[in-house]
Amino acid sequence: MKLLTPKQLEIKEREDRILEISRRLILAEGYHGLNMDRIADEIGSSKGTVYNHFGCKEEIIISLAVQTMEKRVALFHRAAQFKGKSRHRMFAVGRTNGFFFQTYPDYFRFEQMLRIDSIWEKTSEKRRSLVKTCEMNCMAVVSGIVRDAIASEDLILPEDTTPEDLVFGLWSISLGAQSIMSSSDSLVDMGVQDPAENLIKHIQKLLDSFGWQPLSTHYDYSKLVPRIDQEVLSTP
Amino acid sequence: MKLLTPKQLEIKEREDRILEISRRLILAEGYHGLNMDRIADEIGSSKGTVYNHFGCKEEIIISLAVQTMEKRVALFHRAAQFKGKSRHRMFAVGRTNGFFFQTYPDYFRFEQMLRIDSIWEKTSEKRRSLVKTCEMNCMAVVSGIVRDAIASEDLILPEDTTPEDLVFGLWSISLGAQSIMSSSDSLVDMGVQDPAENLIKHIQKLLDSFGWQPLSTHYDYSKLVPRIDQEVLSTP
DNA sequence: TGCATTTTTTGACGATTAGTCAATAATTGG
DNA sequence: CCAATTATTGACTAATCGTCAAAAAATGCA
Repeated sequence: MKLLTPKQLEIKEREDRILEISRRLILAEGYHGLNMDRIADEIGSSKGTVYNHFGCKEEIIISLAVQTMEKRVALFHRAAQFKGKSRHRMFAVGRTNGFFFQTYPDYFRFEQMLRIDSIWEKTSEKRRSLVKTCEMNCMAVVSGIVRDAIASEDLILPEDTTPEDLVFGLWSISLGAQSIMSSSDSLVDMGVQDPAENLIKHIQKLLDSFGWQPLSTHYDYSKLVPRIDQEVLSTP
Repeated sequence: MKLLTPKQLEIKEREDRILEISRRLILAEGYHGLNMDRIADEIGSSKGTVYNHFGCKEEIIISLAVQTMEKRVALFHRAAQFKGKSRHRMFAVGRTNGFFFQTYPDYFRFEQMLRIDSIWEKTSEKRRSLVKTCEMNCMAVVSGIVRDAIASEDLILPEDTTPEDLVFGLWSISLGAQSIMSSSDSLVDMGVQDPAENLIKHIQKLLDSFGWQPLSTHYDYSKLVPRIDQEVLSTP
């Protein structure tokens, strides 16, 4: 642990400030609201200084996405330590994911933006590796629960399926559902009444079909929600 | 059916040409490659003329997305008419979706871009309604198969689940998986070996868990693939 | 056909904004 | 205290979106 000179501290604090302001601008006015001149104004420095911190707009976006992802990974970590059977812990992760999406729906936008090629391509290798680290940590936490389930014989995976394969399925359905929810305003007109509740049901169905004990048909997982909210999600 | 004057025909053809050029530009250089001046150059008209066709860049993107969606809906329609049991037909839709993604991975980008708020918000209500129509047609085709399954007693849905709810789950997992596949290059490092194959397996698991007959454990759906490719996907 | 009206096209123009860079200022280390 | 390094500045370039009044073309009617 190395001490920071006043100057280094100033620079670090300014970087945080740039990110805060950028988050606010994007949340208020979307991608096009992110304006380098305006950021410079708001931090009381010149544009060149902003560019000292971030080589381009996209570097700011990827940094915001990483902040978001780190927050999520931290929450997942807590959820994975929920006391109970393996499937209860997985349910806690699912609940955490849903909570995160509903509480900070806007954060989702950063990750969404990052998936646009022309944004991704402008980011530096260094920051991309941070994204990769987050993704791998996230995968490790969740697939760890799957491994625990296998170890405790709550779950027997088919030969051709790895724990990561299963997590990929959960990741897919969650990401897809959230993506549709946040961008399609015609769901209700289509006859999908409660997509968030629906997502939970589908995840449960999927886990049931792998035979992960206790099955949702034998245990009422919804009753775990208050305890999860209390132990994992409150005062994070 | 009204005949077009030569002038009207010229305008219509030019609009198609603008879309063709825009598609090429975006596929080659992403969102930022879409350049109104360049489009004007390439169609041999002035920029003002391009703006007569499309009020802003985003109107072009949404139009390209609609073209893509219409193509997909048409293919889904053919898949839904595949001869066989209801679940075979649903499998044909899944296969079609995978084929579409793998054959035209770039098309996916238009739909992805459309989900970015700052793009969506600049589009006109008129074009948005075209998107909605596509989505609703798509939903109608696929949920129609679910209804047929129920009618033929291949499937019994739980009380609290509508056919659209089930389709929402399939839509979610497909969209999510494709989104991850097209934007995360670390899947293999994470231990997910064959995500496309994985997606198919998860969809089958999900349908199995609803008890949709014949279950994938009792019937080898992969043997349908050649016939689907022949009857649905060849020479579209 | 000729002419008035409507529609379409044009491209110069204004406005915004990303990103650069040489000069200047501040900091650091000896 | 000074030389070397590092950080800041803001004017400048370049790209490009979108506008609009004038010009050109098309239309339709007497």
